[in-house]
Amino acid sequence: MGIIERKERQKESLRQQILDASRHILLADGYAGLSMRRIAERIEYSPTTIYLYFKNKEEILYHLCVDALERQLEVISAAAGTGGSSLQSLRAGMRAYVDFGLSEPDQYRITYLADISQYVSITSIMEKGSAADKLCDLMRTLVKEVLFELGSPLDPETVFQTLWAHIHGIVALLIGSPDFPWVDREKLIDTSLDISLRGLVPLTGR
Amino acid sequence: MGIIERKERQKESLRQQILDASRHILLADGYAGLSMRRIAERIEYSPTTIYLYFKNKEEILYHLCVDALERQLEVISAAAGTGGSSLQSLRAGMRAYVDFGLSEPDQYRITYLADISQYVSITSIMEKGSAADKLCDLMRTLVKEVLFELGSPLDPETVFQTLWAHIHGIVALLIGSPDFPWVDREKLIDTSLDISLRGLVPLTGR
DNA sequence: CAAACAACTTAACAGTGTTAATATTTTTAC
DNA sequence: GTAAAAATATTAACACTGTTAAGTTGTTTG
Repeated sequence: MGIIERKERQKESLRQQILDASRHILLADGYAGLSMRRIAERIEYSPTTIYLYFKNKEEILYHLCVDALERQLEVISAAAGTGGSSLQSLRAGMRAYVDFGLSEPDQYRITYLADISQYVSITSIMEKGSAADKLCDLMRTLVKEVLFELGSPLDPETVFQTLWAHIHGIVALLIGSPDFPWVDREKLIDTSLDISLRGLVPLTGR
Repeated sequence: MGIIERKERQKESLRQQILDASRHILLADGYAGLSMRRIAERIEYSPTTIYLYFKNKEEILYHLCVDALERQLEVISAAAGTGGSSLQSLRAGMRAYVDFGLSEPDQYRITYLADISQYVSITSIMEKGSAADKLCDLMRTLVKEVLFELGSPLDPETVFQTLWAHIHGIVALLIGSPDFPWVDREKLIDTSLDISLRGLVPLTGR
């Protein structure tokens, strides 16, 4: 029965084409330029055809997010795994997070900033075994190791969420207000990581 | 010539009504519910009348931002001015920033997160003497004092922007992903401020 | 009193996401 | 092989969106 498999492949192919077209438009014209009709135009199908492959626009955005999170997981775990102390690993991971966000601002927008999170439940993005879940676990592990080595009494989960918020803040602010008179970007990111990580060292300890 | 003054007042009044209606809709139905037609409906005028008072929707959003920034400046400077050390003042100010953002999430969205910043130039919001400008200066001053007392060699502007990013990150993340399994909100905010501010203390110093 | 001006509305344009109904093609069953 | 069934794709339409052009009032001015 190779025929129905070919059909399956063709169906999957068009599905993939839709996602590719969406990604392309997002990259080329930003989130504002991403409409169902423009996607349809690009894949050379009628707009309503898309609805045979995706429930609605949000489901497309959802898959773009999942896709981006998978790439982000790769980049970050690669960065965190380049030897060195656990603190160096954590720092490298955080740095990779920021770089990834700044390299694809519109993608970062729909993943972490857009209203989508109000419709597409975050629980489906965060489901066990997903890239997002693994990403959180990776960060949690790194944080746990660092806190252990420092002999810190801080709660790892709280620290993880705090550090996440801090690097998210850097990305979100730089993306959201590109015209603000920021200090040198490199210096800002470095200082932010310095402060966040130095803040983990207990005052009594040193 | 009291007549033309009355006219002037009436015109200004309708202008204010439009802003009030917008603010009300924003608070009641969120950013997604804020449309020109809904504003018009609320003030009981035709939608196009609004364009006689504001250039476009973005100009309305701009004024909402300015308005919010003025309130934010008040709240934060009040919090920062409640005695104590400069570090306590800075912390109180940062805490007030977070609380303000969380208390009006949709307002915070359009001020710091929405795409508006791409159309309404940030330079007009940040112009000399504006609330936003004063807000930055207030934070800068607080940071400068703290760094001086700590004998820190860090650049005040860089530290200011870093701390801003950190508290922005907390607000943006909590607002953007309310369904994420956050630790206790109070604990998260406290820990974040702890880490950010502790990170200012030079390692050699203590 | 006529002309100018101001305030406001109706109608329309070009978009948006989405649904219902319809057409076309392909697969299945007799 | 042909008829019914199913899958695939399209056209037309709905209810929105921000915004503009044209037209309608009412008021002020020369």
